[in-house]
This record gives sequence, structure tokens and C-alpha cells, in this order.
Amino acid sequence: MRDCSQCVVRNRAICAALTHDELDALSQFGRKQRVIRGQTLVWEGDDSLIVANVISGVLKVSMSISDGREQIVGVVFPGDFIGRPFGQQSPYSVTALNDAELCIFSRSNFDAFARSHPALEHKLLQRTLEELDRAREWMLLLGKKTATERIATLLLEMSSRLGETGCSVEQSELNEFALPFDRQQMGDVLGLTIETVSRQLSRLKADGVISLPDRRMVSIQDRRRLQDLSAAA
Amino acid sequence: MRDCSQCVVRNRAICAALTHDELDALSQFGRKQRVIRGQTLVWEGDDSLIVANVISGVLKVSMSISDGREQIVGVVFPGDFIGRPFGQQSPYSVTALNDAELCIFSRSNFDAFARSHPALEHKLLQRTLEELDRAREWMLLLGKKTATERIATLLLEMSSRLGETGCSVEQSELNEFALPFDRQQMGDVLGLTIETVSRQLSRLKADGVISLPDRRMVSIQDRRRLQDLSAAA
DNA sequence: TCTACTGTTTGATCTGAATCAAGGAAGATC
DNA sequence: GATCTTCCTTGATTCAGATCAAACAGTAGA
Repeated sequence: MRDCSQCVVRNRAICAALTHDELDALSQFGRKQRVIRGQTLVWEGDDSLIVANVISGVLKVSMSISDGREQIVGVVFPGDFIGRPFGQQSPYSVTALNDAELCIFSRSNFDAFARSHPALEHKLLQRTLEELDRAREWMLLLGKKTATERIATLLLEMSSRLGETGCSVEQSELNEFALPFDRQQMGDVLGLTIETVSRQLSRLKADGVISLPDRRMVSIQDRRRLQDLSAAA
Repeated sequence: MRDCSQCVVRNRAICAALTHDELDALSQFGRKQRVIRGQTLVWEGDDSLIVANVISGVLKVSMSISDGREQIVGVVFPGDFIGRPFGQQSPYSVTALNDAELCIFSRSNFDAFARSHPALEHKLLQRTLEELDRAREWMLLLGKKTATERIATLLLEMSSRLGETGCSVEQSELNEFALPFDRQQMGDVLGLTIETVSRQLSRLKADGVISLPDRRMVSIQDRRRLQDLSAAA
């Protein structure tokens, strides 16, 4: 892999912890790879063979029960890290929600490199702690929130995370954005059925809280109201 | 704090990553503290001032909504680490479920020490990755499992985690154990009400899958059946 | 332009778990 | 050993969201 210095997520990905020389060394093991929407990179239960940085696109992290019930347990954006380092198996699947570009490493190479580069491990630790915070926030949603609260929370979360340009402090909350999910996937994130998701969205629209320019697009008309509905802590 | 070498969780806690001398240095910042059942060490939203290792006892990690709804998002056992390192605020509360003994550090001291001791950070990273795996597993439970499946899963999880002696490989699955929860807390872990928890337990007992010697004690009579009911992946 | 297809919305009905409401059991306190 | 108090169980009823069932866009092909 050539020229990480030109990488669009150079400052957002965990690689930001590395010096130019270190980055050069790491890039020896890495390769850029495109994946298309719907493609699964890692399967739940399989050996954890690869890890990666997301350059572009959005991916889902999911777990399922043998009878087919599926829960989306994470959503991964450009600059984020995917895979399960330091573990034999991956407890979850990773699947592209959009066409995406990744910077892939073999897990064993990455593990070894990370162990000898504390600054990289430190970044990874911070990312993992943040991801854990988000997972726990979502446990509160799944365990205790109503359908309306869940939908409102998701819309605000998406508005916020899709707005992270990563360009330093510039953290805008988008009022209009394209969801990376179809209705079924929204349900799988929220622990709801497709019909309930659709009904809740219709109601928010009827109440003038949002508008829905097309299937994927959401436009927030009344953010204050959406926040009230989201039952934030 | 004196004499970590005698510590009962010496080999289980993240301190196991440290040499004798390093441990000595870390112990300068640490102090042993007893907390009684019900005592809250860290409050959700407050500045993250302390982190700790659990020496004995079980604690809950919880998040809540302003109207009082509460979700238990983690359960912490001897040898585990608590607190939110590398973060200004704690996004969750930590409360003792039993009388407990902790080895407490100021977060700022701990952060600084950890940053200069990669082996310690590595252990912490591994712990955090495991905790994230558990959190995601629980998201699947909260998003997709039925009441019966949730109860069965919790009983098996407790049987397993309470059985971790930490003495190397010896990992026994207990068939009889005392839950560290009352019924309300079981509900708060599982996203169920106290009545539903009670009814489900009564049914499992009536079906001969478990017996309930007293309020807290559970005895697994038919583990295979419990596993079938738990809807494991 | 017609047809097929895929994803979405809307309506009718059902149901699992919540809520409401008593009782009962096991400690604590006097 | 009687009386609280706290926690737990069980029953009756309700309800939010699931399930079942159609209709309704868009979009893609032919």
C-alpha cells in the first residue's frame, strides 16, 4: 500500500497515532480494498483473520440467533476501526451498508504491530472505550425506551455521526441526511419490526417533526421536539 | 497501599501485567476501600475521578433516563476493572450489589501511569474488548430475545461468571449459586419488569429446569434444557 | 407503456409482556 | 411473639408493538 499521507482518514483513523516512518512500516501489511453494498467481510463465529480501517462507506456490525433473528450491534463510519483484534474468533459479522473502501490488515500482523507500538494501542483503547460507551447507551435504548423514543434517538444519533467530518473540531449536526439503512435495518438496530419503524416515521412526519424527501433521506424540521421525544438522559 | 503480592486478585486483575517493581510504583497511588451494598461509587454524568480494581464483591454498571427508568449495562466481578479511564465524565453509575472491597486509584494518576506502561494498557484493552463483546451479546438479548430466553441466558451467564475462579484454567460452571441481584435488578439487567421475571422463574421451577432454594439461590436441575431455552447463537 | 419487482406504508387483529391489584413469606424491630 | 417492612408471587386486565394481510410507490426491464 502506498502513500498513507494522502489518505482521507489519515487524521481520523487510529493511524493518526503513528509517525511517518511507523506508518510506512504498518502500510507494508495493509492493502486497500473495495467492498460493495451487502458484502460481508467477517462472519460471526469465524476465525478473526482481518481487521481494517474504514476509508469510506458505512458498515454494520451484527449478531444473530440460529433461527435468523438479527440484531445490529454497531454501525461503523469512515475513520473507524473494524474487526476483533487480540481474539481467535469474531463474535459478530461485519457487512457493508454502502459501497465502501477499507484499509485491511491481517489480524496477526496487526496484533503484532500494535503490541510493539503503544501509541497505536492507546488510540485503539480509546476507540474501544468510546464504542463500549455507545453500546451501553444502546442497551438503555433497547431495554427501556419506547418505539417513538428509539426512532427519535436514532435520527439524532445519525444526524450527529454523519456530521462528524473529522476535520478537527468542526462537528456539525446535520439537519438533512441520507440514512445508510433501509427500514428493515432500522428495525434491526432498534429492536423493532419494519412496520413499527414505518408507522413511527409516518407519525413524526405527520406531526411536522421531520420530513422524508425520499426513502432514505431524512430532514429534521424540529430538532428541539425530536430531542424531547428521544428521552435523552 | 501495601503488599500487592498478597492480593487475592493479583493474577486476575490487570495488575498481572506488571512486574514487582512496577506494581510497587502503581500501589503508591492506590488505596484499598470497602463499600457496602447499595453504595454508589460513581454517578452517571459526574466527573470521572476514580477507577478501581474489584477485589471482592459484585457491582452493577447502570444508565438511566431522567424519569427514573434504569438499565443495568454491566456487572462487575472480582478481578474486573471499573471506571472510565481517559474520559472527562463517567457516562454511567457504578453501585455495589454486595459489600465489596476495591483497590481505588485517582483517574488522572491511573491514566498517566497506564500511558507509560504499555503492558498495563494492553491488558486494559483486552478487558475492554471483552466487555464490548459482552455488551453486544446483551444488545442481541435486549433487542431480540423473549422473556424466557432472557432469563435462561442470564442464569447460564451467572453460572459461568460466578464460576470463574480466575485460578488459571479452572473454569467451572456452577450448578448452584447465589444471584447478586434481587428481582428488580434482574429485571433491570434483562429489560423486563419484576413481575415478568418472577413469573418466568416460577415456570422454570414448575418445569423442573431449576429449583429456587431461597430468594437469591438458584440451582440448575437441567442445564441442557436451559441451554435450549436460552436461544444461544 | 405495460409488467414485474422490491421496498414501503397502512389497516386489522393478536399477543407477550406491562400494568394494576392483592396476597403471601421472610426477615427485621420492638 | 406480635407488628412492620421489604421483597416476592400470583391473578386480572390492558396495551404497545408484533403479526397478518393488502395496497401502494418507485424503479427496472421488456
